[in-house]
Amino acid sequence: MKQANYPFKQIEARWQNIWSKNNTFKVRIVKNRPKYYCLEMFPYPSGKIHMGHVRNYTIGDIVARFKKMQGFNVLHPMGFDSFGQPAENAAIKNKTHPKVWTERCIHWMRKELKQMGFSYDWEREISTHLDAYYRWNQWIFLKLFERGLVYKKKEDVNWCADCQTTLANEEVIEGKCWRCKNEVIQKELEQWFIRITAYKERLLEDLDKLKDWPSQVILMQKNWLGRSEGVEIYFREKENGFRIPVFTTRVDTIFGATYLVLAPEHPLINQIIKGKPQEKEVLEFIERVKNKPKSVRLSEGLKKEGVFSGSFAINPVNEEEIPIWIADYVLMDYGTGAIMAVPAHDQRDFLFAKEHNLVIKIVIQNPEEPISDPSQLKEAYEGEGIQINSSQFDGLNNREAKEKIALWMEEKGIGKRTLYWRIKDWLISRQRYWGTPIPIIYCDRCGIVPVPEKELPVKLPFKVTISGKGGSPLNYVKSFIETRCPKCKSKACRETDTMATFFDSSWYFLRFCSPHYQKGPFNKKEASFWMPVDQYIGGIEHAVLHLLYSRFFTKFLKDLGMVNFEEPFQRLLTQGMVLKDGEVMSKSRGNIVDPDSIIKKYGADTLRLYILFAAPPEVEMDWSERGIEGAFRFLNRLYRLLDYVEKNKGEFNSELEKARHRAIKEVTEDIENFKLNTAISHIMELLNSIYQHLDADITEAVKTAVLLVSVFCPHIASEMWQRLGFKRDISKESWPKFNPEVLKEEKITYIIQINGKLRSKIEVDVNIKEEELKQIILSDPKVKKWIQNKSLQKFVHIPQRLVNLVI
RNA sequence: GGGCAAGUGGCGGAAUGGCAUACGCACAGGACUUAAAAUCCUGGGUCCUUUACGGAUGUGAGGGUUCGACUCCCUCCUUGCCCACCA
Repeated sequence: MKQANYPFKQIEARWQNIWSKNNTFKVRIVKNRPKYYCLEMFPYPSGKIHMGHVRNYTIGDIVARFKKMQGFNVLHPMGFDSFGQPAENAAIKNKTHPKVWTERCIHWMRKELKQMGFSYDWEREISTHLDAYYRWNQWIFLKLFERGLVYKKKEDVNWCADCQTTLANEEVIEGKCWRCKNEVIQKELEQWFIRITAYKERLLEDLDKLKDWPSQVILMQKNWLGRSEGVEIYFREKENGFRIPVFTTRVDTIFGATYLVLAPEHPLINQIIKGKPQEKEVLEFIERVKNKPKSVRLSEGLKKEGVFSGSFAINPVNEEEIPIWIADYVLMDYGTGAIMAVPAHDQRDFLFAKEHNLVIKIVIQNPEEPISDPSQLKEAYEGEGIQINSSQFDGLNNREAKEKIALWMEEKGIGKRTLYWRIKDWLISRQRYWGTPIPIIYCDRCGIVPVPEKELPVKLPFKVTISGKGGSPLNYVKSFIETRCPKCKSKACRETDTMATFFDSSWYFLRFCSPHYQKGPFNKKEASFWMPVDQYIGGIEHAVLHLLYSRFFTKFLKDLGMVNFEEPFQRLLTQGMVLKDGEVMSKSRGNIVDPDSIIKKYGADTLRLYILFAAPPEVEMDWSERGIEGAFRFLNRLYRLLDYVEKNKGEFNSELEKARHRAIKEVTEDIENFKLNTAISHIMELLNSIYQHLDADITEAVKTAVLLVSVFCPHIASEMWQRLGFKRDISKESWPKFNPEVLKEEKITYIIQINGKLRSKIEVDVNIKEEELKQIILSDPKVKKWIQNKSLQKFVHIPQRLVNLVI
């Protein structure tokens, strides 16, 4: 087996060397050519690339190389998202410094990426942990601050005790920390927030412009923004007349409200329970609920806990007296923290009412099965229907009633149409060391003072003790904290929290346009040339987090006059995960396939080819050792053609020429549509065809195959290209074009169906007339046999394709 | 609970409403070889039929639209993913 394999090791090393020496992939702008910015999500430098990276970056590399050969000016950069907690954790564990650890990781990762043969312009590499980069984080922060878009407030925030830091809402998944899966608790802290909510409308509206984004991502962002239209209704507490606003999207059910529910954290509770016999019970309940972790609250499902407050409220539409309850299924941080409960038409309210024996009142009649006795209800009816028990609105369709009731309530001043959003402001301060220092100074006299622009960067000090405990490590660095107030020059101290790393990655795609620019975060001219990113590629896990923040930053920078577009990423591809035996590859499962070992065994070209061939880019793929052998075999088969070309003395063969043009056509179209797996299969077909015609002149076909393969497997293609006698680097050649004339057939095979079933095939002239065709078909022995004495009822003719006889 | 996606040979997967299973893997047979490996070629959904020829059947299940459905519509089942006490 050994002697038959092509020498991938030498070939790959040799070409990587040449590319690096010649700076082959440096961006060199050719005038009058269109631009194309191809970007893959830059990695966190963990030290080793994994199969997810390989897949992500290979897809991007195909696109970048393809566009370059098609004559575009292509920007295809790479860098490292190098701030973040893992560096700190690793530092504690290995008794090293985060900077040392991170830079070592970057070194290894860069090496591995180069081994894959990706066509990055390495002169444009960026790392976010360098002050040349993060000073512009600080600059953008100051701009946000100037415009009132960043502020500090004391609030209950998400806190991960394991990571010893706060978390943004986007980083809390099912009540747990997205990184360490530890239980997230609420802690009252003074923290920095970015007013992303000021952009919520634009973030929502512009989603419609993103025609080339996966609909799933659009939907996830829509859900996250969570715009909901409804009515705020003002209930009154009976004894003291406290106003209790509730928010509902179902104002049509207002006449069916039979109790009110307040969130346990609701500020009015203390006042309405004062002196009531229930006071003690309520306080105990609240205490108990508070200590219950959110994930436990969620896992209890629909079983709702709650207590009666002892007070009553007046429903403003009919002056009905209804009890006020307190229950943990109502959340303080959504809507008004209070709801009107309509058990007949809301399933959660229904279950709660059944459990606590509360009144149920039907106000919308289900047209399918009208029930008027609430005790007959088995579940809440949440569908559409006709209003009943709703005073002057009886008889209306509930959809109509919704409008009318809202208007009527507004007239009477007992309610107001309102919009509620789910998205909250973005908490960005972290009590960790390895991040961008927040450029703020606290002065006893002047209060919160931003660091003046000309004093940037506020450098992250190197000397620090990281214990993982006791809050921000910078708190203990005296030389960092102690400073002077920029305004009054008296002694002052610096903010010791650092920025969440999602801040860093929210604008890095702009930095790549002018990575060494020193007068601003990016050169406006360069950015307006390259941006927006034409093709962005990355994992679906960033559907909300990174992609939402980046969209927000872009809109903010547009308002600053820094960029001239609203959306950063024109086209988005979310690639599927790489699995092993149907499971995610992970350390804990011990099923990780290391790209490095595959490169050693088969070479990077084989790995690139296989990872694209095994499945379409956007779906998950299962890793298979057998599959990779197949890809390796293909490359050997390709390489072997060199021998045949040298000996080649055959003549032109039109079949092979046709196969060649067909391959160009199919591969080009498939790459354009991201059908990379079938693009490869068409190259395989061309190869099969070449092997069928080894005695003919195969030179042109082999050249074409090498050109087509070059975007997938650049090393072997470069080597073969050179051995075929070409001096120029294959990546600088033009993408081959096909001639439609060659693909035109003179004869065509018609499919003959009888009653929709395939019965025969005939070969006829392309330009055959329908009458003639019909004659030929009807005299076909197989067709005759089927028709026999039955009569022909219909003759369906699809030109150039098929005929269906209905008998 | 809501939403989205998907379900096709032994496996990964392919098919603008028009030859279902391209391409690859695995398998079987042949050529080459002393032999094996490698390589090249050939074969194949399933069932019936002695083989060929041929026929029936076949894309999760059931129905519909159509001359014709993997593809479009309806109902259901299964799996995966995302969101979620969101009022």
